[in-house]
Amino acid sequence: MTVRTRVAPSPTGDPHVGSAYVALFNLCFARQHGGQFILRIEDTDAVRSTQQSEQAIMDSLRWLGLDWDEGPDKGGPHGPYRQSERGDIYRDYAKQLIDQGDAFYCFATPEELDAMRREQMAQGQPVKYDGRGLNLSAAEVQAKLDAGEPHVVRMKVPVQGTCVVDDMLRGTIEIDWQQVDMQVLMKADGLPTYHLANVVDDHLMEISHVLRGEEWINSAPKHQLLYQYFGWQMPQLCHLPLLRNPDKSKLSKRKNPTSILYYQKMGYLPEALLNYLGRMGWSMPDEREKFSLQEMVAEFDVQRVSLGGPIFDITKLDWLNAQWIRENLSADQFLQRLQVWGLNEQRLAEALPHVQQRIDKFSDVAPKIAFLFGGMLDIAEEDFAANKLPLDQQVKILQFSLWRLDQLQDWQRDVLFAEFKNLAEQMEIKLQLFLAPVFVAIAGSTASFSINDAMALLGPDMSRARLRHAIDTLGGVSKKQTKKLEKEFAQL
RNA sequence: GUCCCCUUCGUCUAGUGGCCUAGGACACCGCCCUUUCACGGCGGUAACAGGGGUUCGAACCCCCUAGGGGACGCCA
Repeated sequence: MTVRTRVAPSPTGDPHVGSAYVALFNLCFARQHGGQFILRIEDTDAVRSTQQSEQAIMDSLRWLGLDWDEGPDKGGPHGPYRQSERGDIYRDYAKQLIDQGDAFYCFATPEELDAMRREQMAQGQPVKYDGRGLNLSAAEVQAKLDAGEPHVVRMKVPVQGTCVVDDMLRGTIEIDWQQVDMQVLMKADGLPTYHLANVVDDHLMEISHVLRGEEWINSAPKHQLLYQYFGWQMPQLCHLPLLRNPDKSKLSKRKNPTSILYYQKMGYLPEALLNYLGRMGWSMPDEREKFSLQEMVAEFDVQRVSLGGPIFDITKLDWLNAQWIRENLSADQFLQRLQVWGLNEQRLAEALPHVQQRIDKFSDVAPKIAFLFGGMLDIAEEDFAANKLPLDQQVKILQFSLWRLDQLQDWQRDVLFAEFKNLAEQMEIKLQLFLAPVFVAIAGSTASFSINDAMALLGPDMSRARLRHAIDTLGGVSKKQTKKLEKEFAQL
């Protein structure tokens, strides 16, 4: 048995807890059956997949203790795709489908398709490609190809009937072929889409089981069809429930800290975080709450996965982490783990240059840099009230800053400064006034050293979490307000 | 809008037709321990979304409704 998990690095490089969640279940399932657990990192998208973002996700999984096996092709986390010339093998497989008559060239422009979808949506029709590319004669297609017109390759889909997909947990799922789109397999840039790469890789890597997020259910018919076209055996599928925000929507960075790095920085033990993830949608047969990865593997039974989407609510994580700290660490280990976490000379050395000019005596140091080692700050509305701008404007500043920073890929002191300066100018607020609420949010007070340095030291996840915490402290932003602010933000 | 998935305390869950006047854990509240705060111990509040069937019997099986979520990209 060979089980794989695919993880997509995020464009900002934050390794997502959802990836670890799925990886954990794949690993447990594979190990429980004495099989191999393969990690496959997505790399068909150059924006998402940089060397750093791939490294970040691998490091995070290793930190959690989720180790993977080399694939049958020794492809490691990248599989056949990375080994080939970029896209080469996929081009061949796509060509095979075209020759078989199971796929075709499509020359429609994105704008053209956009208009088509809008119309379908307006008419209450299923939104999907209407097959216009199939109307071209072989000669017309050849002429366009010869002329070098940009094109994609799409798979054909049965016009009628029902596709039946098997799911290890949900039994059979029926989806009308009418609902299934003629998915693009090869993009205009010559790279394969996830769907093609996914099927080809899994086949070449001899994958027998795939546990993935529920979000993929609707794509299963396409994948199954591709396996049929190729005449390959399809792996068993299992769709896991999605981790949720407290408002029940799919766990997202905008509403929650989702980066594993954040939980690391907050000072959770990897054992505890993994334990907590293992309690999401799953339970031990004896209902024990605290267990190690080994224990989970020993008792794992995929049938014990419950299908309701669990809310990622850290209150219980806090309790679990406390249990691990109290029960599993000796005094020595406690000290050692704390140093590894961040109470060490290196972190001190990073922080001290910023306070040396601002203190009178050594006893002033700890209070000045304490915020760099803390989690969520103990701030209240009064802390913002001292600033000159009205509170609603301060909330706006914080929200806009947060949105701006969400996009940021390069978390550097100077980049941060440039972003703030730019945003302040666009909002037509003097930088000093503009930064006041940010200071309170990040450092707990306006009396602190450079906010850009502080944020660089804290890192993106903690900084974002604190901005969000500050917004909540000021009463939060309602859905209505959010819409209004989003509009305003877009116009900047 | 179209389709798919899901629905047990506030949260994570046990439960696969009788063991369920629904069990555990977190959180919350109370009491005990204690020079304080924690820890720990004991106790309490709190849930089968609603309606129809099937059955001697339904949290569990079927249907409908409602609610939630997801998918509908030349993203993954």
